[in-house]
Amino acid sequence: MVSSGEIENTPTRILDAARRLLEQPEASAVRMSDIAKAAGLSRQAVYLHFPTRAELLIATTKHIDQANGIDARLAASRAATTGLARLDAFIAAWGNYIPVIHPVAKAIMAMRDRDEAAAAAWANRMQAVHEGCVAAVSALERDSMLNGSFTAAEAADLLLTMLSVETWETLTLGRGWPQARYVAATQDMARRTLAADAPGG
Amino acid sequence: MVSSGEIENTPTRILDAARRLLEQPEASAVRMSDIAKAAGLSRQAVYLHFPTRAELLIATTKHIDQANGIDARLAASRAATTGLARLDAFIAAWGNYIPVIHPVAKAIMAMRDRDEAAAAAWANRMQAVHEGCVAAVSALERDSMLNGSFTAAEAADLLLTMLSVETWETLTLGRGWPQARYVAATQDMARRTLAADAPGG
DNA sequence: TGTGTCAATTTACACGGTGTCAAATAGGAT
DNA sequence: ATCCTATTTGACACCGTGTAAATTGACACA
Repeated sequence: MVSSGEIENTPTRILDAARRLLEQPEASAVRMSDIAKAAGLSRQAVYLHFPTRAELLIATTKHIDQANGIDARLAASRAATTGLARLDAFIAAWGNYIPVIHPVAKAIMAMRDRDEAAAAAWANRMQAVHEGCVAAVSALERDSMLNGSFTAAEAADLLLTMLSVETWETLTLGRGWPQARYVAATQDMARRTLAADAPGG
Repeated sequence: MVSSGEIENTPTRILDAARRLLEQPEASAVRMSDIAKAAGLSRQAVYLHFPTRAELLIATTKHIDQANGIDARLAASRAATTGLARLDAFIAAWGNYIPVIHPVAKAIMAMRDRDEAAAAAWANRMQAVHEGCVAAVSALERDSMLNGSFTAAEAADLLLTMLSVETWETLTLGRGWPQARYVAATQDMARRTLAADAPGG
């Protein structure tokens, strides 16, 4: 199909260029022409591979997911034996992945209002995180460690907000928290909020 | 300057039209021409009073603030005697105000990436909320009720994320929580996370 | 030596939304 | 009458997305 000595095929080159550009500040303002230039292509050639900006961004997240094996990371967090350990592991797994996808996430979130596809893609992604939250809370519940103030569904929802990209943004980028502190504090907050008795850290 | 029997001057009429339109779903997609039409003016007449869309939206938030006396509401929350009562009052005051400004807030947040003025205006607004968080945490600290896992600064930052518009959006619009439940749960979570010992509610 | 195919290129344009500008108009106030 | 101000109409520049058509270059197959 292609010549033997190639480094990367064009779609991959485009995705890498997009990822690289989005890592910079002002990420969400990246235009199709910027990506094309960075990939060494004409703007129209990019449209040849990705019909819309939304689809290109979505493909970029999947590209990053794959490169980082996020599915495996999240799956591993399910292996923890106790509910509390599992809560910590899930928070660490997702919390440490946020900085990786954040640039693209921000660009997609910025499109949500105008673009139906972008909104759906992001909702779908958050749905996956929510399922992780539900699973973590279930593990707590199985250990009879769930705080009685909240239903399991409420607990999962609260955990979801603690793990939202916006919360991460506020604490790390906005208020200058180191990533490690963000993770530790979120684990602490989640235990205190969701678990029946709440050992600190 | 103007005739005596007037109902509203034009800028106010524009702001009211903007507020009304933004209350609808798809708020952030409201165009200048939509606002003009709703105010009974030409699009250009709107630009006569508000030079850019960003400034119009910012003026709209101030308009809403004034109509709802948010400053007074937040000030009142400072009157509580104990730190815990003050925390609850602050959360209730701001938490119950979020649904009121949410439509405009969403539109401004959607502009942040492209518009410097919008970003600055929103940052400024969040700065005010953060100051409220700091004040609430200080009151806790004065009562020696602050949880030792977090510094006062960290506690204020965490409270800020609990009170973020995005968190409110996720819980109420996203996960279907009633407003009252959102406020109560946030109070509960804040007490558990920030206070030394944590009575439920 | 062609011929077909495929990726990519250039050039051009439609569309939608913001913001600018100039000339015309309407209604008081003096 | 005239002046002033607000507003209107209509046109236009700019920017970014997405579409379309004609062209080039390379490689494969016969």
